[in-house]
This record gives sequence, structure tokens and C-alpha cells, in this order.
Amino acid sequence: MLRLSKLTDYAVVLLTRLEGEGVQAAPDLAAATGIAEPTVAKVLKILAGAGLVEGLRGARGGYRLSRPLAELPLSEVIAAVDGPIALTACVDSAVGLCEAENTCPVRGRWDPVNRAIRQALSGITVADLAAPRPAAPPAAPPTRPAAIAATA
Amino acid sequence: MLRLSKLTDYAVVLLTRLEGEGVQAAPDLAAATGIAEPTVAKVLKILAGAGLVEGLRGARGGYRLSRPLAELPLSEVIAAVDGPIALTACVDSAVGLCEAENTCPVRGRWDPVNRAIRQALSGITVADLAAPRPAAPPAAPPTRPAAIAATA
DNA sequence: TGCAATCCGGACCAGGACAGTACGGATTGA
DNA sequence: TCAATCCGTACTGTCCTGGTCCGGATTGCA
Repeated sequence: MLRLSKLTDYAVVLLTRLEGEGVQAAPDLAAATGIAEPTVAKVLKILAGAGLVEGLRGARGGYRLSRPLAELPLSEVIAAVDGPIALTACVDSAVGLCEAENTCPVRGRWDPVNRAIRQALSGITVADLAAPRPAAPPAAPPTRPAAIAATA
Repeated sequence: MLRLSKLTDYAVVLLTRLEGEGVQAAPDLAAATGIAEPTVAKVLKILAGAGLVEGLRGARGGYRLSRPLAELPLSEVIAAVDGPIALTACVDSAVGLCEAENTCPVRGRWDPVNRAIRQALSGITVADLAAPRPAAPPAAPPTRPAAIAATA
């Protein structure tokens, strides 16, 4: 399994929650999403550091999006939370990190793979994940109306 | 960072090592690649279980490829070693696994992302990783001849 | 027929990374 | 002046991963 950090998942959830709501404080977001408050604060701090959201201090402060979600590629979120997108530790022509460097037949060969992944992720915005299937491609229907975007 | 298990890395190395060499025993492969012998055995067992290599028992036994690498998409190797390719634990319309299921605005939305990743990986074969750039697409040159495929 | 080489299957253990928590400080608005 | 809120850092417990080991089954050769 190609694991993505849980925090990235939270980040996407929180970002979609911030959309169109103006400024929201961390505790409110925690209540709305069901994510523990300290964790929400942690994720938002990371996102603020990357410039994806703005933190407003003081009373009546909170967080707000610095860009609409439709202009925010998923790759940026992942890069902000999980670090640079790379499939393996053995990438980007790093030298001297691997003791099998000289006998390894695939040295540096992962680069095209990483490039493919990055490209795939750049084509998807956070808005695509949040939208209730505006123009869904031919795929199995969700069959789960559930309570998408319930305003707790 | 979008982590890929180290074992997958080993798997690719071992597969490229098996290419065109006929039957090879695990200890030989270990010596050739610099990977610890028990680990080599472990990886090969996994690959054999997935049908990517064949294990031949008995004296003069060993492993050999069941398919040429050029016909082996990377996605199969990853799926064999790391399990099904999926970016997050919250996928494939799994129900009841997430306590925030009802308030989560991105439920099931990761599917297109996973599909994109899968597609990107399906287009790359193991041979692409091993080959010394037979017909490289327009991309930045490696600028690192290094010691690719040194026969230790 | 016996022996050695090799794969097979499972269980086991240690290390590291990650998620989650807590605390004190700085900033802002009422 | 005070309360609300974000900011930065450090800490801890848990889970996953990588790596190791053992006994058993199978096969080829002398």
C-alpha cells in the first residue's frame, strides 16, 4: 500500500470545510469535522506555514483559505504536509546514502516514476475531492448519499 | 512523503538482476545485490506468491522470471509487495471504518486520485527502470553515469 | 538409497516513524 | 486590562516495517 499520511487526509477535510465560510477558529473546525482539536490546530499550522491558509491571531481570529480550492492542486497539500512527493527514499540522485549504490541496477531510475506521480497529482485540485461529483466520469455510482457536508 | 516500502525497492532490484540470467539461487542474488540473504529470500517468496517469479526447489534450484520485465508493469510489483495501490486508508467505499464517516466531506473522493496513480504506474514497466535509457523521452539527462549494473 | 542443496511457510523481535497531546508564549480585539 | 486565539516546541505511546530465524518439504546428484 502506497501510504499517505493521515494528516494529509485531515488537511483535505479541513480545507474543504474552510471553503466559503470565511474565518473559522480551530475548535469550531474540530467540532465540525470530528477531528481532535489539538490535531486540527497542528494540521492548520502546517498548512499556514505552507501558505495554503492564513492564520488570524487575537480574539475573533481563526483560519481562512488563501486561495480558492479550485486553484489548489492536491500535490501542494501533500507536499506541505508529507514533504516532497517521492515514491522512495532512493531518489533525486542522492549520493552516498545507499551502501549498495554501486551494485544497484536501478539507481536513479525511479525519477520517471516520481515524475508520473507528481503529474497525476497536479492535475487534481482539492475542489475535485470536495465537489459532489459535478461532472462525474463513467464510474460506479457512490450508492452512499450519507451526510456529505453535514453542518454539525 | 509518499512512502513506498523498501521491500518494493528490493523487489525491483532483484527482478532486474534476474533478467536474462536463467535460474539464480537466493544467496547468489544476495551477493550480487548487496541485500541481506534472508531479506532476499523474503522478497522472492512474496514475488513468487504473486506469480512474478518462479521458484524451483531442490538442488540447483533457484528463481527465475516468469515474464520478461518489459511486460511487467511496475504497478504489479508494488501491488504484490505493498498490497493494493491506494493512497490512503480511507478508500474504496469502505464503510464503518471511520468514525467521522458522516461528517467527512471527502468520503470516497480519493478514488479518482487512486485511479490516476494506478494509471501512472501501469504505464511504466520494470524494464523501464532497469534499462540504461534505450529510447529516453525528452527529459533532463541524468548527468550521472555512475556504476549502473556493475557486476560485483 | 542416502545426502546435500534449495525453496517454503510461519513466527518472532527490534527499530523508527507517525499520530496525538500538552505546555508556555505572543498577538489581537473588546 | 482581559480574554480569546494562534504560534512554537517538546514529549509520549502506538503501530508498522524491516530484518531474522527455525523447522519442514522438495528435488537433483552421487
